[in-house]
Amino acid sequence: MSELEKLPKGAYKPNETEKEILKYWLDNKFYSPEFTSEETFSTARKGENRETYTNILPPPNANGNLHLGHMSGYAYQDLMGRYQRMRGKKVLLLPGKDHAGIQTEVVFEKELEKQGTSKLEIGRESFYDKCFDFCMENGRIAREQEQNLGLSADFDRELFTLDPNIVDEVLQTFVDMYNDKLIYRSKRLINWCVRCQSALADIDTEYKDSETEFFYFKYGSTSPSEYALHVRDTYAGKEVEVKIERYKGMEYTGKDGKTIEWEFDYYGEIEGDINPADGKNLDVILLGFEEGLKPGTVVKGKAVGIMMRMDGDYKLMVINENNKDLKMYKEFGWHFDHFSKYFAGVHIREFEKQPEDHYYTDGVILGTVRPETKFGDTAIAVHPDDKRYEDLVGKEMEVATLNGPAMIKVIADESIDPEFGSGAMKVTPAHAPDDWDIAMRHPEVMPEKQVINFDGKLNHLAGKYEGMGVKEAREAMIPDMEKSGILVRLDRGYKNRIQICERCKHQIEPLISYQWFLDTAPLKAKAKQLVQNDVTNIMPEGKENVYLNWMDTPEDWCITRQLWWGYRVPVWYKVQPEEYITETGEVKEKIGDKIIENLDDYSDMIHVGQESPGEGWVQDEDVLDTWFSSGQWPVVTLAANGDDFAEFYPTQVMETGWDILIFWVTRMMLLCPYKTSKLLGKEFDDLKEEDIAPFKDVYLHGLVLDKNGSKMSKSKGNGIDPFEMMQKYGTDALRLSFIVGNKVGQNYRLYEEKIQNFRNYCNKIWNVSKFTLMNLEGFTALSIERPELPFEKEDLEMLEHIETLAADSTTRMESFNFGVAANELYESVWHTFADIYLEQVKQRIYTKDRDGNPINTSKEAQESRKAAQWVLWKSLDTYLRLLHPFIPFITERIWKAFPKVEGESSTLLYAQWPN
RNA sequence: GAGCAUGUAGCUCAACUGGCAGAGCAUUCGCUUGACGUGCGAAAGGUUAUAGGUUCAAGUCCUAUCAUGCUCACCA
Repeated sequence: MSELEKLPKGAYKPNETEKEILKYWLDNKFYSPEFTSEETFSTARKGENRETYTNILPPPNANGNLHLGHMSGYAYQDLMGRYQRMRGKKVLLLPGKDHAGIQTEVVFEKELEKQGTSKLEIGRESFYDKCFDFCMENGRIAREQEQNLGLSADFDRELFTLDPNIVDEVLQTFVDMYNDKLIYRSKRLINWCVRCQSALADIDTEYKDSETEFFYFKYGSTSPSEYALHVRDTYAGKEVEVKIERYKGMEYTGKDGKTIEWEFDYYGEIEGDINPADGKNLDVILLGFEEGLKPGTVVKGKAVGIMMRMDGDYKLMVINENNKDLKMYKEFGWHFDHFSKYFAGVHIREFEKQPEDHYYTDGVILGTVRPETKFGDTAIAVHPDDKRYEDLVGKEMEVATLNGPAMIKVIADESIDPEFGSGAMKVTPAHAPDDWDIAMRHPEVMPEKQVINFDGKLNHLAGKYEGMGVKEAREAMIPDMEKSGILVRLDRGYKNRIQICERCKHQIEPLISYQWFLDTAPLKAKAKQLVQNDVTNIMPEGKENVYLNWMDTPEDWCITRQLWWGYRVPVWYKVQPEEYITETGEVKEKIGDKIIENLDDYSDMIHVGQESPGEGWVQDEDVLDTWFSSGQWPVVTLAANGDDFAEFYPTQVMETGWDILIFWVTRMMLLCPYKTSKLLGKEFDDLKEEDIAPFKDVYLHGLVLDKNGSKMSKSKGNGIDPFEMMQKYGTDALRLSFIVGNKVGQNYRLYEEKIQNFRNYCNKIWNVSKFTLMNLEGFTALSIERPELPFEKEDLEMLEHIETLAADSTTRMESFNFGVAANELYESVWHTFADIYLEQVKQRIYTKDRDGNPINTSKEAQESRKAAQWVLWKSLDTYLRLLHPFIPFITERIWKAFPKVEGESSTLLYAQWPN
């Protein structure tokens, strides 16, 4: 009799037990799907054909320690795996580690800094090697921690994303996609992180609320316009138009004695109002304004006011009903900014309702938060239906800039919101995503003018601001613009959001650059379909919309990064391409002497393939986006290992945190079907959806929060160290604390008291088991079927309870209701079995009284005792099986000591799940 | 702007397809009963966010509102 066959006295001691049990599992290679047993009741019986169950585990980043989040994921993945093993499946939980491109590069750069060196100092090759070693060491520690958690993954199969086999597969995908014209090199607006010195995909950036200045510029026309003033708007449901011709008609003598002629050309219609000029129903109320009234008061039909610009200043002109003449009412010598708040533009407006300022002059006023990009403006865009600017569309106007006059085109585009600001927007294709999109629709506004360099500083196009950083330049420009009159207004405290680098939190600079892109449209269509057709099922259901929504967002995925850590792009050039900015601000690429004008220009200059085409060719300097490889992880891990792909793909479950649904799950759904079709050598569309979907179910667990519901983080210091908890309360207790009462996709709070409570629970199981085993003395009637014995009412109730419990548990497990399953087990063991049934049978099961005298000696009593014993045995047997996926260590330990029927699996891993 | 989730005892959370609102922690009282004080027994604690509706029956389904959190898009 080995030591393990007895349960030692005293409280449950997890640390020693876990060590023994872990060794037992690892030594016997139970985690391998290839494990088989001779035992009759083992679910891995030799020779039996078993269905596979595969879960490719999300590989943690190999640049740091595992945290609570990883551990909770493992708890779920492992419980599913253990459950499926007990259901008779051939289970593969495949572990891995991720090189985590940019993140690791940032982390390791800091590491080098600590060592007093830098990546530039040690060079690319050495950086790569050292970073590789760094990841290997982290990976080793992580593996140990995973094993200590009881994760029953096949560690012999563990892979790292930069393992040669994996690299081959991933790069081959790049090559295939290039040949299929899904991947292409192109010049586009990209997110540029000035600190990381790399392009980033949209998803690698996030937004931060910010307060900034909002600048209004006057793009006044210097070319003669037909009208001095031209206004359109609606008033009282009617369209109103006023044009005032320049230098014609009426006369006005200004203070300075100068005489200017003016004439009303036309002034609209408002029903019910009389035109004072001719008494007809034709009039316009421009401004309710009358001598003696406060500015801003609307007096309909009584007075007409027009604000106009004369002699470079703004004047208000008024008609009143008694005076048919237009006369100068008042001169406004002060700043536009000041009086515009009273008049809100020149046309009719209900001031209380719409206090927004609108400016109409013979030019255009527009707003921006980034005046420093003004040097890169190539157009002004307005909405096509916006009558205010109708006459300007298609024309080119001369505008004043800080670097002197410049010509600028006016275009009409549907994307412009006429309600926002003045309804006119400056178009800067090189420095704003929307502007780039507009430029793509209006080739006439190209080429771009890129005024910011990759180092984040303004270039030669910025004139005297050249060499300044973005912020610095903005500060410097404000007084200059004010002085020149270009800046007509400046609002502070404007709220917007700035785009920042997800990793280093530096502000993103949208720039134009030549990069490699992946056309996601066809892949997204497929990925969307797979979920819509329920081939892949996302849990919780609510997240399905998030997924579908994302699949509807068009994207040219920039997959190249200007980093050293990762997969080097499998592209070779005759000469390394060189990107530069021309005199006029155009971004161009040169390969040798050849300037790239369009995609075809590349054809004889580059070679796409894993191997160099020969002497003199140089490899692309860039590396691939880490999500490009992670997105293929479920396929390439299996493909990299012999027949695994054929046997274990597609997989059953993807278990991960909901926070990386968009980052990772979506990418896998994009890339895996494509890669699968390549591996099977068939066309994408010729394959059944079931065969290309990388997994059937996506289970997204919630995030672990602290006691107050906030995210755990190193900086807040509110994190719980999972390894300390395992040490203190046992691994099983920690695992339960991730599961019990938690729902899919729901964040949950974790704190020490909770874990402590589950430690208590494990101890309860321990004691219940000790009690049961010590009272099974002389018990030999081992049979799985209920024997003929004089069962009492309490026995039958217990048996019925345990049967219902088992059936319920199965339902819960099948429907991914792990939290409920664990909770019911908790209740049942503690309150039904321990508190009620055990107390009920005590008097029947004891063989001695308190004084040590024999009791229950009659034949009848003995039979009753046997009945109770069988129920105890059966109950504990069932509990151990049902509990095993949740708390593997303690259950396996008790199972060792538990009397089993002939041919029973000696390890609980392969014991049959009660049905 | 679009979408999702959540709101239940003092706190943290359960309640599968509608079917007697439950646990843990905390509180109060009582127990060294031969597995267990990391325990046992008992008590107290609720108009299930609000207002309507459907139903024999609503925490659960429908409508509206409020509050909190999140995601996506836009923000010139």
